[in-house]
Amino acid sequence: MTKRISFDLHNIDGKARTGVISTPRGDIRTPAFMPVGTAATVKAMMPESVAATGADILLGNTYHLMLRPTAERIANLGGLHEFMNWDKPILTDSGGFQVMSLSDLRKMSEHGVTFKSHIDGSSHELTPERSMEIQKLLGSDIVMCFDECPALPADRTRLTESMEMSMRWAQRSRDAFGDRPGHALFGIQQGGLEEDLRARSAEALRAIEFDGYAVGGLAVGEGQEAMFNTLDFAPDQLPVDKPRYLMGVGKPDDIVGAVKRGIDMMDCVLPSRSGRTGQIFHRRGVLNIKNARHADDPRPLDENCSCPACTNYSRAYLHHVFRAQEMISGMLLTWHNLQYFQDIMDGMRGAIATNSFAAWEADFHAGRAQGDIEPL
RNA sequence: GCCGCCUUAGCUCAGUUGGUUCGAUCACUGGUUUGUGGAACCAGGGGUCCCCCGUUCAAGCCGGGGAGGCGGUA
Repeated sequence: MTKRISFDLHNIDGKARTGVISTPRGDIRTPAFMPVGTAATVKAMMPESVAATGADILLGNTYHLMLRPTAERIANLGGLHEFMNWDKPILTDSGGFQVMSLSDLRKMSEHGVTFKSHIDGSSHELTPERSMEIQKLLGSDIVMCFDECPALPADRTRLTESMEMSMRWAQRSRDAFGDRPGHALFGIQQGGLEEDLRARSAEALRAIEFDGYAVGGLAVGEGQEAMFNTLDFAPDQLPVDKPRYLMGVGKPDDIVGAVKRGIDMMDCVLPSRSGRTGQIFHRRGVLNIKNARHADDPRPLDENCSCPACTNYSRAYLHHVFRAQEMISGMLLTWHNLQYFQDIMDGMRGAIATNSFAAWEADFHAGRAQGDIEPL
């Protein structure tokens, strides 16, 4: 019998938590950052390179994979892990986010959402039941409920109705998912920035019972202060003994602030997308490799970073290959950003384990407070 | 030598019947990116319209002369 996915909390420092999610495909050390591999690839990265950065788990995407190459084709080819050559855990988004981001191509109802494909205009339907089916076909280890993620700002009536429908969809997702040892189903809390709506959402999810709980509907336009204000209460409304996953976050300081407030898992496109577009995250802040000041700079991006971009190449070279639009640019810069994000996670896990998160956080902010990246 | 075409931003080129401040691509200088519709997007700087003379209320545009380039031809 396949063992069930479990979460062992090792230590709590303030509100920050560290532990391990055990799955048949390997352990996920928390707090965990999940690189995003939307279309069965973390763009510009080989899977073994993603693993080398320290990532224990990837995020894959129901909406994109159902359109191309289709979930059925991936299932026939042995599932997403086999297909993309990644044997560690995969969490799949349910398509809920695309309910928001593709808003001009969709029609919504209580039953579900009808989309027009952004690829060829063909019509497709996503419902809680279909989303569960697709994520099962993909072989996802951690399946997300199908929800609606409203863009902020949104008025209270809209947030309430949306949250209540997402909770009905959560029950339908739970029912459709069934009992699948070795695979987990996470519920998604909604309710915008409203404490009482978040509480009602959490209550509904706890009644259904999930293997983990996500804080959804944040990082969608509200800004960091509003997000942190919400994270001051939202994670506390969720069960202590299950993983808490903040969806779609974020920048390095967003991630640190979220962990501080009791979040265990996060994902974000930022390190990979920014890597492709020349924005580099770094212990001293952010730098844009396309800026002219790097053209003659023989130094590495960060002499303390272990990634190939930092150990083997100069800023001048990275500047050159970015401007020349050479493919190695996206590869090296993505690798660096993912390495930096994973280094942050590793630092936080170590600090929480030794009850020194506050000191670690002070160092993190002190490094960034040095402002300009130069001179090292 | 003669004939034709061309000369407008750093490059390659648009520019209507003569009528506000001559535009675009790339390049350049910056910025943005949060459960990827994204190797994307946004903004900015940059002009002796080859030169001179003329016509006109008004010339990148029309006329004359000159310079430079490309092609053809003897």
